[in-house]
Amino acid sequence: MRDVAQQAGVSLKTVSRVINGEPGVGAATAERVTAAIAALGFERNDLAHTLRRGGGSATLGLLIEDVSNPFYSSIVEAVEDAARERGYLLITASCEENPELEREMVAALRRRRVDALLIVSAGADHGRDLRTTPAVFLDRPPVGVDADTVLLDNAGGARRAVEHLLAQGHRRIAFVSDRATYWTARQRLAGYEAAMDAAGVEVDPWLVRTEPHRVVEATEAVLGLLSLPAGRRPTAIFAANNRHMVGALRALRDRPLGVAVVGFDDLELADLLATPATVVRGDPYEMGRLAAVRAFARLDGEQGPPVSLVVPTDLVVRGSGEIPPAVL
Amino acid sequence: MRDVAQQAGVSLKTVSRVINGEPGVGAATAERVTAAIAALGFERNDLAHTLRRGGGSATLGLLIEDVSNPFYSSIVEAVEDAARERGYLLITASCEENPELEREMVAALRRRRVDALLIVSAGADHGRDLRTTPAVFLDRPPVGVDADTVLLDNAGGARRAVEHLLAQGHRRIAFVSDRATYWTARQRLAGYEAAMDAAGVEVDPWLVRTEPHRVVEATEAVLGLLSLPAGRRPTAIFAANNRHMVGALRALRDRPLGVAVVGFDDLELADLLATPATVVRGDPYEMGRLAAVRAFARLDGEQGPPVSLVVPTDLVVRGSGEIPPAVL
DNA sequence: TTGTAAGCGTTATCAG
DNA sequence: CTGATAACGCTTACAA
Repeated sequence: MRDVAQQAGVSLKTVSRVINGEPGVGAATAERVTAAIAALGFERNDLAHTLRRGGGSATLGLLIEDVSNPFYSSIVEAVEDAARERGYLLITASCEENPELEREMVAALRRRRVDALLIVSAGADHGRDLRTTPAVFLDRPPVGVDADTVLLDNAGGARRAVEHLLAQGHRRIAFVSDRATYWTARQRLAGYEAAMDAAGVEVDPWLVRTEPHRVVEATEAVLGLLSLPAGRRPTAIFAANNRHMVGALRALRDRPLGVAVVGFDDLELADLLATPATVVRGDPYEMGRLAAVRAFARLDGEQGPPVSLVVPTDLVVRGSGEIPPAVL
Repeated sequence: MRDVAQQAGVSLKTVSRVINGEPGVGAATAERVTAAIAALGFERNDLAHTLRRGGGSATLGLLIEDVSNPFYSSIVEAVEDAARERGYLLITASCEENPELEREMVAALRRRRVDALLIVSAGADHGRDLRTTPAVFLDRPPVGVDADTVLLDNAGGARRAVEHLLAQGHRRIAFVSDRATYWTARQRLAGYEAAMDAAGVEVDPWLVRTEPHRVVEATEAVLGLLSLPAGRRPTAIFAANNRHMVGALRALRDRPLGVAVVGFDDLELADLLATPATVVRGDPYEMGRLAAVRAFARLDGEQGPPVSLVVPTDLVVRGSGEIPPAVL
């Protein structure tokens, strides 16, 4: 910048004014400065800019579980779009359900003075972090603090899915999900239990599988369910997220027993599958969009108490969930 | 930091030393400083750190087409993993094949002084940018400059795919891809032509569809091909990327004429599809990994001439590409 | 309309 | 081992 000033024969401040489009610069002077900037290929150092100006670095921090999961990449897409619209950049980091990594990443983002954090939390406590940086929690509520939150209607969606299976006469309905340490898994289990309860169907604890996390583990769990003796075998399965649904579909492909499945979260090519997948789904793009809207509202100075938003889910009937109970 | 110094009764520089683990601080002093840092919840301002220290902000910039495309999200995942390993953060931006947006984003990243750029370029010229920031080009070569590059074996992969169809007796093989303004589309078309040529099969220009970009457009194009009169209709289709493959599969689902399809790029649930998808695929995670390795090599001071890496492709036979030509 | 001086939060230099 | 001082590249406040 000093070079530009010298080349244009003006002071630093004048260059600064031109760069930031501030008024009070003669047309001829501005011209000379612009020319010098172009000639020298000068680009303002945003780090210095932010440091001096205080406040915003025009950057958002987004913490998710895993970019390669379409559910999260849709969230990333939404936040990116919103950020671009406001001239913000986005730092994304995947924490793979590791609270310690999550804390480290939040620290790194805060040291870089991101303006706001959007967090799909693996459960780390961010109480102290939020005192200086506004944050919006996505998909799971924060622990230990109160903050803006955008969640799915997990229990409602799960209930809807199970009701759909019950309505077709299924009684032995299995539940396959992550460990109950996951908040969403707990919520969806609650929805499953509520639906079973309301229908007066007793839950067989053998049919509740809350261990698998990865796809292969889900496949194994479902294969286990399918090899139960006829009377104890489920006639339908509710897979509580996209990984478990994929796992279940793989198991059913290898052992086609005419078992119905409904998943939670949509699948990329659900309509092209051998048995098109019936799912209950929320809209992850919408979640990301709403979270960004919240973040910007806070950055624009909104002061009120934490806001909780719940994104609805809907049932998409495609075939896999409409298989009638087999006569055992 | 001043507060910390005061609270610990030392000078700024001593605090700085403790924070950065520099030697030359008495154990007792260090203890006091550490305590003060914890008590005040102090976090170093990395912006100021970078400004003063010069050089790295420990941040990488990654420009891709679209995060929600699994091909790109795998690249993001790989770069994220590599970045984390070195303590770097990653700013990702999707440019949707818009060269102007790409230029803007590069400028924004450079102003923030990212240490290196990884670019899936829509064709913008980055000649000037690269004079100060090392860059690695992914999936497509740079225009107007020479730089480190990680590409897929596009022509080879396409050729392999078409040879696979030819080997089964197909002669009327359609080619469906993006416009030829896309470098990858051109390369894959070249591979298609080479395979046809080598087999002595003349290419029917009616069967070469290089307009569709989005999935629906690909579906329409393929439906168009399928409604050609029997003698002119293709008996096989080569879909030159994942979007076109999905489009083709949708068209074939709606009009099941026993036409073979091979795609370029793998699909998420290829094995679970009604007709499991035969594809030629490169490994996008590996591409991202290699690009990150290149970037860090440059950051570590490697000086040599630009390096070009080519990631191989392999054919995955699953069913959709093994349908014999229908007797017309 | 333009310029000067001070300072954002940190680190490098060099003296104590 | 420790600290004063200048400087990183920029902007604000206040002159001129």
